[in-house]
Amino acid sequence: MSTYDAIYTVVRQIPYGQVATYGQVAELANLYGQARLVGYALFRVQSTDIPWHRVINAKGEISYSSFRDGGDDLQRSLLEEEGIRFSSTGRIDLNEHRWRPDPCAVLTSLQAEDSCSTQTP
DNA sequence: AGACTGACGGTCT
DNA sequence: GAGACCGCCAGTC
Repeated sequence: MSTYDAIYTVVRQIPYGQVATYGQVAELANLYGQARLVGYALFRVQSTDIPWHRVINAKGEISYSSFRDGGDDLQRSLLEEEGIRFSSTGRIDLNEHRWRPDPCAVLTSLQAEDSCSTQTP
């Protein structure tokens, strides 16, 4: 599994109505501190198979990409459709909408060590 | 092989 | 809160 595959897998775990930051995704993909890679990975793929719009930066803001038609506007619309509210400054309240992933579930999806499920009750 | 290019995060003014 | 710096990796030419 390549580095990017792990990123895509994690992003796909983000549930409807919730968002995750690049740093968060990076950490879950075993790439703590390499939030950039997450952004680069999504930039290259921009696949419809991935809920890329649920990934935002640490400030709760939407990252804008010039090549996309109304990139930030589209992403914002998609998020609002999911019930995510934006503050007056155009930022998302992370305390309210941040995804709280289940470490074991993520690891399983990554086909990583099942160290956390060996004791499954 | 070397240089360039990209959706960022954390820390320090 | 906002802006400036630095670190960091994969893909393409």
